[in-house]
Parts: sequence; C-alpha cells; structure tokens
Amino acid sequence: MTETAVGSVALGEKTGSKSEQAYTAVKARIVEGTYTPGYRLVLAKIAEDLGVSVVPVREAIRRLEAEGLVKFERNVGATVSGIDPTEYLYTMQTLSIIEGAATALSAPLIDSVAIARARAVNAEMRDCLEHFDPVRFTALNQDFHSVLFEHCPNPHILDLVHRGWNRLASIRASTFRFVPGRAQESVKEHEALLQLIESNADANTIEHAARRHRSATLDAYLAQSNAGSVSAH
Amino acid sequence: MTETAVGSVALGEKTGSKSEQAYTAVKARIVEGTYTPGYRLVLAKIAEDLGVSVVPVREAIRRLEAEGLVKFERNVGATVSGIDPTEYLYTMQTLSIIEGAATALSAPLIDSVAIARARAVNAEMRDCLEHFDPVRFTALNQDFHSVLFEHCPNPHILDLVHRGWNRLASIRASTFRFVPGRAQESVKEHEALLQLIESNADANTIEHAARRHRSATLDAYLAQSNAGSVSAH
DNA sequence: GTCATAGTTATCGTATACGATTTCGTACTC
DNA sequence: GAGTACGAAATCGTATACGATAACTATGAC
Repeated sequence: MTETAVGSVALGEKTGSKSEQAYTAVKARIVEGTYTPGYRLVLAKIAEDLGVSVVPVREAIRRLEAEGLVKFERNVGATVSGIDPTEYLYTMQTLSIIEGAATALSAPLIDSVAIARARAVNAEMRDCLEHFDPVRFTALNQDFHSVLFEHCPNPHILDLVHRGWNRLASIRASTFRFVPGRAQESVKEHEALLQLIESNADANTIEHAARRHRSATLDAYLAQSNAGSVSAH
Repeated sequence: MTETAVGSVALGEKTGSKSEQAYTAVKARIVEGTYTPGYRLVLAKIAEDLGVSVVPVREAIRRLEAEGLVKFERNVGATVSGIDPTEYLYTMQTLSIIEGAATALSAPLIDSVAIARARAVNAEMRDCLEHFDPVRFTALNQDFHSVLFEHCPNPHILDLVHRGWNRLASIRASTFRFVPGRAQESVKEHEALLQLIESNADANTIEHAARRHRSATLDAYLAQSNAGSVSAH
C-alpha cells in the first residue's frame, strides 16, 4: 500500500515488452513528480535513458496521452499535462461521479475486516494532520478508497477511478491541494462513510455521500479562488 | 446527424498524419460493422490497404485498444473486441452512470430549440418502430442523446459517453439489442425525459431518470437471459 | 534599435529491415 | 488412429534511417 502509481489494467502487451517498460517508467516519473507539468518529453532522450529505441517510447507516450497525463502536439512534441484550473474542475467533477458510483456498488461487498482496515488507515491520516505530513496524507487517502473499492464489481468503473487519480497525481505538486481545513473535514467524512456502509444504508445514500466527499474538495478549492459552486448537486 | 462513428476528442495529432488516418479508418470499419467482433486485424494487411507502413497502423490499433474496441495479445495480434455478456453488463452499467450525470449537467443548458429538435428525432424513432427499421432506430437514438449532450459543460464526461457508445456499436450486430418491447418503452422514456427538462426538474430527478433509461435496457436484457437485476439502484 | 528573412538545428513522423515468437502443417512414432 | 516432435510460414516487436516540419539563431534592411 501507499504506492503512488495506480496501474490501469494492463490491456494487452505483457510486461517485458520495451513498450510496456517505457510506459511504466515514464508514467511513474510523472506520477511521482520527477517530470513536473510542462516538462518536455523528448522521445530520443527518453529512449536513450531507457536503453531502447524511439518507437516503443513513442507508443508509450501516446498511451499516456490517452490517459490525459501527457499533451502531444504534432511535429512539436510531448509535454507533461499541466495544471489548468478548468481541467482540474473537469477531473474532480468526473471523479466525484465515478467514485460515488464505485462506492455504492462496492458497499454491499465490503466486510468488517475491510472496514477495520479502512478505519486504521483513516486513523493514520489523522496522525498525519497533527504532524503535518501532506504527502503521506495524500497517499493514505488513496489507500483508504482503495480498500473500499477493492471488491468493486465493475472493473470499467474502477479503471476510471484510477485514471482520475493518476491525473490528479500529475498535478499534485501544484497549489490545488492546499485548502485550509479541508483535510480535517475529509477525515470526518471518511468515518461517516464507513458508518453508512456498516449500517447497510441504501445505495442512493451511500452514493450521494461518497460523491459529496469528492465534490466538497472541489467546492473548497473553488470557494478559495472566489468562484461559485459547480459541484454535481 | 445519424452518423455512426462518434469521435472522441482528437487528442494531439492533427488530421493528416498517417497514424490519425489509420485510426479513423479502422475505427469506422469497426463501428459500422465491416470488421465484426473476432475479426483478425493483421497490421501488415491493414497497412497495405491504407497505403501506409505498419508503424502508424500499430499506433492506431493500440489507441483503439485503449478505448476497448480492440483486443491485443502480445506476439499474437489484434482482434475486434467481442460480445462477452459480462463486458456488456460492465459497459451498460458504466454508461448508465455517465449518461445520467451528463444529462443532469446538460439539462439547465438545453434551450427550447434543442428540445424541439430532440422531439423531432424521437418522432422519427416512433416511425422506425412502425416500419421496423432497427438500424435507423439505433442511429436516431444516438442522435437524440447527442442533442441533449451537445452543450454538456464537462468534456471529460462527454468523452466517456462517446467511448461507451462506440463500445456498444462494435457489438451492435449481436443479439443484445433485441429485447421485445424495449424500444417502445425507450421512446416513451425519451418524451418523459424531455418533459422533466422542460419543467426545470431538479438535477437529482433528471439524473435518476436518465440513468434508469439506460439501465432499464440492461435489465431487460438480463431478464431475457433469466438473471436477476444488476442495475445501479 | 527593431523587425523581417534566410539558414541551421532539433525533433518528429514514417518507411524499411530484421530478429523473435507464435502458429500451423506435416511427418513420424507408438 | 492418436499423439508428439519437428520445421516452415506468418506475424509481431523493435532498431535504424531518412525525409518533413517546426523552433531557433543570426544576419541584414529600415
């Protein structure tokens, strides 16, 4: 747990192919922040670094482009996707919808052991707040939701969740995360969510709560940059 | 209108590149049914057909793989994605969630002109039922929802809708569509949806109705293959 | 001093080529 | 006759090479 790169299902191409290798390597560097937004991804350079030719690197970059982690411009090159506030809004809004559904679908399948694990993670998050460790907090936050989703019955939805997370990870270093007080609320909402799941609340209620949990972060950000609410109801 | 291939935002790579050309061509053939599920996509063959080399074709195929239209197996090759009932369930369930959200987000932005257009399309669909023209019916069905979504404020969500549609298009020729009576209900639900939008119903109500509209088709299919309901509440 | 223009460099896009892997067919054995 | 082992054909995966395009730089005109 507490890893950074969330792998979307390795469609096709088993590990071992140079293409896959390049994909994994570049993705990791983006998600962990080695390549920051705006960073220029030169095919030949990456190819040399990884000891492969440009063809598989190009393929990897295009794949990352499809996931939104990279921006590609014809005859110009690729750069790590940036921190456009509009994109942030789109991503968070989409994620709130997807995560809401994922939570509702997973809820009936979550057993007491998983709940306990989630609670332990949440306790650690609370510690992080006291010791002010935002990096670890963010990682644990992902762990928390990973526990909830680990038995999600629809892999498509799970994949969309992971894409959203990776998208956010690529802009993690930016200003977006830092909204005063939001983290504290977040921990409380986690506990509330667990109680809803434990009490077998109906799917609608759980979905709404989970959705609100994500969109509240977006609202907090928007409020800070003095704009109106755009959360999904 | 009434076109088949719904283009997901042309990320990067302007038109004119061989890669893009290959992507568009192969995608169209899949969506329109020239390449049926299971069809073997041999890189060299496609390259020759299109008058390009294998490299851009390979890139195009990988892109289609990322969208779920194609299945790729290392050192074996690519085939058009099939009609696995489980996949159908996953796709429909995801689509019901995404379309629900898309409709709710779009509703406040739909003007009376668009409503009128949608109604006209729906009337045509009713005609198709009488003259039994399922192909046209399906195309019009997409048109109907396209009208609703044309001002969707979140392009990410719109893109997910299109991906789902294309995914379904690739299995259109299969048995899934044919559930007795469902088409008639569908037309009625369209009208109900339009009335909700006209009357400025709240976002939750609209979202729920739109979601139900899609998941009802899934339920009908599942009922026919004598299984229980798995629709999202 | 600033702007336009031509030449240079960096980088991409794609073709071709070849080694690697799988699949299929055939012959051989039990 | 069925199964196995070998060999040939098909196809993929990647390296290399080169033409095309855009970015950069320096030179000259006003």
